[in-house]
Amino acid sequence: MTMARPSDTKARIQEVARELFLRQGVTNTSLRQISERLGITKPALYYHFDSREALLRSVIQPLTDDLEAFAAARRPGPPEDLLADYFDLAWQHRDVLMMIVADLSILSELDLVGRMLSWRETLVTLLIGPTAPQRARIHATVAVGGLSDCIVEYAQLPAEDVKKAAVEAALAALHAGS
Amino acid sequence: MTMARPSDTKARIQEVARELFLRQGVTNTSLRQISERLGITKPALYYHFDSREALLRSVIQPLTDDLEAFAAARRPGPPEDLLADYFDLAWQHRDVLMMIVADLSILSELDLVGRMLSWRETLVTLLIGPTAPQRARIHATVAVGGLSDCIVEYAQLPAEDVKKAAVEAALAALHAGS
DNA sequence: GTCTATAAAGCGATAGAC
DNA sequence: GTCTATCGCTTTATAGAC
Repeated sequence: MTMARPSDTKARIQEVARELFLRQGVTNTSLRQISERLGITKPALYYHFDSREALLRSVIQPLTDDLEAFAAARRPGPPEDLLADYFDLAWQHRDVLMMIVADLSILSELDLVGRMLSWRETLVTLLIGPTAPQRARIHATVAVGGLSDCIVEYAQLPAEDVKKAAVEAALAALHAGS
Repeated sequence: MTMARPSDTKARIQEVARELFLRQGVTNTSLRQISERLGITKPALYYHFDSREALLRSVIQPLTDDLEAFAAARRPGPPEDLLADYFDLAWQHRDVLMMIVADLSILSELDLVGRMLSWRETLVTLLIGPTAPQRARIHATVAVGGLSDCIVEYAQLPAEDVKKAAVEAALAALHAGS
């Protein structure tokens, strides 16, 4: 039978996929599991997505789109603003972010390694400038890496509490010994 | 034909496995690939290891053993000593560490999630004490998380350079705003 | 200790009916 | 839009010869 709003199924597939990808890893989640959870059969998925990879890509896209926009639009400014805005972006997409962190091999699978490194590079350059010495780069890595870890580790806590403490610690790491 | 030192093969299997696990991910590495690289057949692996999981476990064990010993033997002390010693331990096992970070799903596969969280908990408690408020815990997470990120990101650089800058940034994060 | 051969299962994907 | 049926492939693992 035909559903009232056909494209609802597509969104429900993405929902279930995101949940299973997050809970048990992308590599360990099969199309059969996704379809069974939805009460449909595996081939039915192929009406909505060309391939398993296309489904995965569509789940990640909201994050990559926002990262792309962030890296493109950002101008140098106070580090605390940069770190705070980056925190907000990452916090908003923390589910997808945890999904990726738990299974980094999907980045190479989707040819996203280069873009990810480039975004991180952009953020670090905005924080410490293009000519900073290696020591400052390492400080920035502790700052950005530690901030990201907090998003994954404290995903269940109130955003504002985590943000305040994490950003102030990241700022301190950034300016360590100066 | 029989080899001169039979148990050499076991060590060579572990070497090749560690290299392939690191380069292309644990989940994406099959026993067929490992055996082909060694010039033997897949069933031959089963003479040396009971299962694929046993092989993976044996590759990770040097790290888990050292972490266990670290958590068991450590007493509270200056944070900079704790962070420096933790850096040394992690740096020594950075290959296996990168392997795990690239594919965190193996932690649950090997039922290691609980132990990993427990080690991290031990380290954080050694750093800030058992009764510290949430804000201090988040600072410690930035410190420990950022430090770990540096080991993975700067694995190719001289250990002493990375250690000095990473530990001083982690220390600053730990004491942020105090 | 290593081989050939094979079992048993799961995967992504497609064909074609309805 | 969803179904049944199936193809082609890969995986872990075992049996038994040498």
